[in-house]
Amino acid sequence: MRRERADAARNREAVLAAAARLFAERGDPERVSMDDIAAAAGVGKGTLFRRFGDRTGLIRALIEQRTEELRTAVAEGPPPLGPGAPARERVLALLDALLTFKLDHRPLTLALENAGVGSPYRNETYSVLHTQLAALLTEARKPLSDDADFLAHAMLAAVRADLVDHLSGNGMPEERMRAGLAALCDAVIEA
Amino acid sequence: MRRERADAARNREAVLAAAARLFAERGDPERVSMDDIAAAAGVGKGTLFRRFGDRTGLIRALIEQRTEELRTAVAEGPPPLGPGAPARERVLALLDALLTFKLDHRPLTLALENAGVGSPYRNETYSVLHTQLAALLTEARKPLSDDADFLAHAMLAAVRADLVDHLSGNGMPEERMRAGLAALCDAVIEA
DNA sequence: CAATATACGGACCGCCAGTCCGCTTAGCAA
DNA sequence: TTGCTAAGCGGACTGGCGGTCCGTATATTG
Repeated sequence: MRRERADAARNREAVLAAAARLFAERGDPERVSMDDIAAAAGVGKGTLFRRFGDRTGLIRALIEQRTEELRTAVAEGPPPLGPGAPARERVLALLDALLTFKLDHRPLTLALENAGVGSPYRNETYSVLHTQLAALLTEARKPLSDDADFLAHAMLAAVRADLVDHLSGNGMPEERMRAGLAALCDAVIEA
Repeated sequence: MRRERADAARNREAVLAAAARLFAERGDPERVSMDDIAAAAGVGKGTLFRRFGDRTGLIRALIEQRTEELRTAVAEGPPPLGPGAPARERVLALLDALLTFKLDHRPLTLALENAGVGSPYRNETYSVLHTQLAALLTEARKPLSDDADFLAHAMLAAVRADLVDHLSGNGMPEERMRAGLAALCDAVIEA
């Protein structure tokens, strides 16, 4: 397996950057076509599809790229998000970070989770986060931890991009969401 | 406003039935085109669009139709789902009924929640259920009930069709989901 | 039975994801 | 530097989709 050619690498970055920009600019991911992305990246359509396979592949690549920072912050960053803090604090920190991320990049995360990518659950980032969260829950609430797996899914579902978007759009202020999320964490960990 | 013409009513039912059947038959909602539905219903494409406006409208109509039974069971059926039982039992009953519904009609509910309908939150059924659930939560946990609104959203998110589908597909048995859901209810209501 | 508002249906349109293939070029070896 | 070739490039092209349009048919009413 040869090294990636320089022009290929350049184009790859250009495409990802253009896609992120377009998704962010127009609110609705459905209004961003592959042609748009190719044009904005200054690249031919063939190139784009050669790199990413299809629309889903491109969006998945975007997910990985955009969440890498978050993922490493959780895995090896400073507390309370990273290792070191007590589990229950890390749980809240993790969910809060996710909420912040989705609030800060609403249109983009909407695209990443929904844009006809089939299941939003079929990507590496989700399963990594879920595994971490489930482990933290098990640590934080020693008894009853058979349910940690499901509960972790449920808690992640509480910060899904479309839900956050819906709440935002209907006027729920950010602090209400944070408070609700904190209440959820407390509740789940107390039990 | 005149009464609906007989042929129109007949076609309306035929289209809804055909759509439900097709969504259920093929697993993936994206593999059901409007032409398919029109053909299966024995109806012209124009008729279909005249009735429902667009794809989203058709799917919304399907949602309302298919969840009516559930909605009335909650609003005026026998306990524990309907009025009469203590709030905490009704909360669990409601979520459990939703889970059952989505397990029993996986492909259809997947289509209803996801099939490019924009937000799954923009439909009457969701907001009715959310309102009910939030009220029940407020009743069941008198203090801290500022968060009832958000918590109700979170709990409904825990039984979203694509999550249930993902868990099912990855081998989580039904009882594990029910147990997890029960744990979630307990946790939220205890707090 | 006549009049007409309403509904019907399928040809048609523009758009989009994805393919194909002849052309270009980066990278390497001599 | 030069020549070779695997890799990459791009945009015309295709099939199929959601949605529209409008001439035709029919349910309903008086």
